[in-house]
Amino acid sequence: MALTRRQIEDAAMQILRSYGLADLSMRRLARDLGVQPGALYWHVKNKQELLGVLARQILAAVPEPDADHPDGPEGEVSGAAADTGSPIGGPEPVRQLALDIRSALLSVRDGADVVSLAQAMTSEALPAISTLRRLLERRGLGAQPAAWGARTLTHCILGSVAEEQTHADLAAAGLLPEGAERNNDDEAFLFGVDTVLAGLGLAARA
Amino acid sequence: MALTRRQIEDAAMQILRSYGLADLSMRRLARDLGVQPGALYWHVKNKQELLGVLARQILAAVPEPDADHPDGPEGEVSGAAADTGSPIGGPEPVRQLALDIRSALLSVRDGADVVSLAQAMTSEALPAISTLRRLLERRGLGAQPAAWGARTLTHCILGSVAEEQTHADLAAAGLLPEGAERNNDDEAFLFGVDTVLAGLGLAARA
DNA sequence: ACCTGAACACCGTTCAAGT
DNA sequence: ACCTGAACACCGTTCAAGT
Repeated sequence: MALTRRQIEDAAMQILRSYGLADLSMRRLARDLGVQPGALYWHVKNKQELLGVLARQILAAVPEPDADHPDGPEGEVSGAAADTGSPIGGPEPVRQLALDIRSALLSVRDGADVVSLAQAMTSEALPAISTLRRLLERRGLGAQPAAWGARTLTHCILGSVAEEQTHADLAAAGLLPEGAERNNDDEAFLFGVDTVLAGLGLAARA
Repeated sequence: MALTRRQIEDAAMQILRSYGLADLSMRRLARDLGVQPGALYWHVKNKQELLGVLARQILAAVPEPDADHPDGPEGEVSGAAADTGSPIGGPEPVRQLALDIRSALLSVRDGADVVSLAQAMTSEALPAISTLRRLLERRGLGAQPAAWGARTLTHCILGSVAEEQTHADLAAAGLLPEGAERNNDDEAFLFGVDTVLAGLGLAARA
């Protein structure tokens, strides 16, 4: 009943979720679909393209940020904002988006590595990344600082989550040198994001 | 005349420099050394360990920061520092270290990827990373902020350089969609580093 | 002690040939 | 149009057996 491109993508995502990136091979994928490896190449250009699609699907779970928000700070930042938000206008939307991207990445095994690989190979930014950039512009940054700021944030997010997930993989494989005290991943992530935001002038910390 | 561990490491580094990470396989390495693949495993535990050694060698080119430097800012930061340094005490040492790490990474093909891989697999920080942490502490940060700050900086550095080198690889392979305007990698890198430094309260930008 | 030979269990990709 | 069969050119790692 004819192999579908959709089936291939779904099976690939299934392998990723259940066994991780290391187990996602074209041959394994073909086996799971009950088909010869070569058959995949009628529906898909190559493995790289497939990984690109998976990366996009992972990030598709990121909600669009609320369109309406007060403009960025003019001249002076509005003082010391609390952990969750400033008194006026709700939580910093860039911070919220960063958290949403992290959640999306964490929801799939090795999600950060998949997105990193895909982003390295495509040269044009993934949707969620350009959303980050647009949001920074809307918060008052110029075109160049917004673009560079988005990339800096992306590096922090992907680096942080990749680290987190790799250690999770090692823990799952039973390879961890005793005291695996990794309870404060959330705080470490927020520290990084808030540091960059503060550096960009979008306070979240003084 | 007996294969040496040293010879293996040197040959591996040679392949890395000349052909990049994708061409660095145990079999290719054995072939270059005129030996059977299995022979390598008498001298080296596995490929992972070898990559760890290469990562350390790459970062060994990073100079130790000058030990003597005024303490971190107390209370208020010393105002808007220029591009290269503040009036008193020379350039920000953390910024200098970040630049030195970048140079070391750039001096070897796919250097950032090698270090990222090694760091992901070892769980204990590489020397240059803990230097970053110590330097942040000496500049007045507490233990936790220094540790998290070092990781944030590391993510930015590795992410930025990996991006840079990957695009260089693609350019070398002749796969680039026309307008390959990548002249401002230096500025983009400095923007990221300075943003994080500013966020940590070690101004380099207002 | 140090290495060969040979195997085990894999890869991604291509492509004539079949239906 | 869609897939099989079979190949090409690879991987990392292990291990008996040789010297």
